[in-house]
Amino acid sequence: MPIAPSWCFARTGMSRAFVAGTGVSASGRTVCTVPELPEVETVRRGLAAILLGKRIEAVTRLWPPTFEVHQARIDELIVGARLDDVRRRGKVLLLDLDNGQHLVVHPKMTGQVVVVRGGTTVLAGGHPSPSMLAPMPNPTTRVVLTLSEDMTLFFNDQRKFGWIRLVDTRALVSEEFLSRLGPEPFGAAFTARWLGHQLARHRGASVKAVVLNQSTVAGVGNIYADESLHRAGIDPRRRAGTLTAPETARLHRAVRAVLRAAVEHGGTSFVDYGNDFRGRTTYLAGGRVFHRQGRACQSCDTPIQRIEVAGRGTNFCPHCQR
DNA sequence: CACTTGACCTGTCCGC
DNA sequence: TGCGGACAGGTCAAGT
Repeated sequence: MPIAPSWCFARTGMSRAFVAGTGVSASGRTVCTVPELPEVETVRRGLAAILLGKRIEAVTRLWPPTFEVHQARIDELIVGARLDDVRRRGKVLLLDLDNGQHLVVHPKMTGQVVVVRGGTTVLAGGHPSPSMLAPMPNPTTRVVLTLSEDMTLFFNDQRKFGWIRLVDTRALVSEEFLSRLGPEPFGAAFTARWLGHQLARHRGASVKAVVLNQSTVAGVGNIYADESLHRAGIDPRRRAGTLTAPETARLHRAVRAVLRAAVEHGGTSFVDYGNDFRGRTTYLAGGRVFHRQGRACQSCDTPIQRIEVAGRGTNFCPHCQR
């Protein structure tokens, strides 16, 4: 897919409640979510609001494998550069530098970004675990960007799955990871027809596996895949090739609606320490099936079931989803 | 080729 | 209380 400004989509008027983050779920248990598109988009907006124009004064790798770039290259290509833009593609962040270089940041499952200014945390987002509240750096901190104006960006990642890459503009489109991503869910390229093609191409796989496939649509992870399939009324175990055209259209609409609503409420997986931060992140899991195993489906009262589909924990309503 | 499974990690939770 | 094992999930390599 081409790199385009449409990565930064506009706000919408959707208001259906859906909150993703760490916190107390409907079942009363504390849960942590993984950064999917809405969480990364929320971080992107936060970073864009405070980082543009700042210069990178130093890069410290506390866990070098996360950002495997030689120090000489860092000194040559990163130190001294200015942050011109913050974009998103699927679940990854792109920090555009003024010298034609780009930092590509993939938080994977436990990555988080924390920005501190003058000793005060001004932004924290991504995987909303308590480590984002601990003093920086902490044992989960992998990479530190020292910025101008007394700001510091910390990339924390408890499980070390996340990565940061350095790519120049010319190589961005062919970058190993980015080049394999499918269309953005809110872009014009993601149509019901496109989804139908992908379902047909992987007709033997479960529909959930196809939705999770980043080449189908970029940014959908396990939680939003389950939410989308519930909204569309489709059983996640269905073979992709068995979906009818109306079902495909429903699924297409559901993916967009669920992600849009989640972005609208993305502020909850994101901590703005500047205002009424009281020592804990926000949190409520407002999904229809997410973490609701055994609880009544909000549409039909049937208990939500948890099974394994496509190698992932899968929550669905056996009555609503056929 | 199409699709599934396991590996990568580590904190948390559960049962013994 | 302590300990071992299962579990969580994004992505890719390896396996079927």
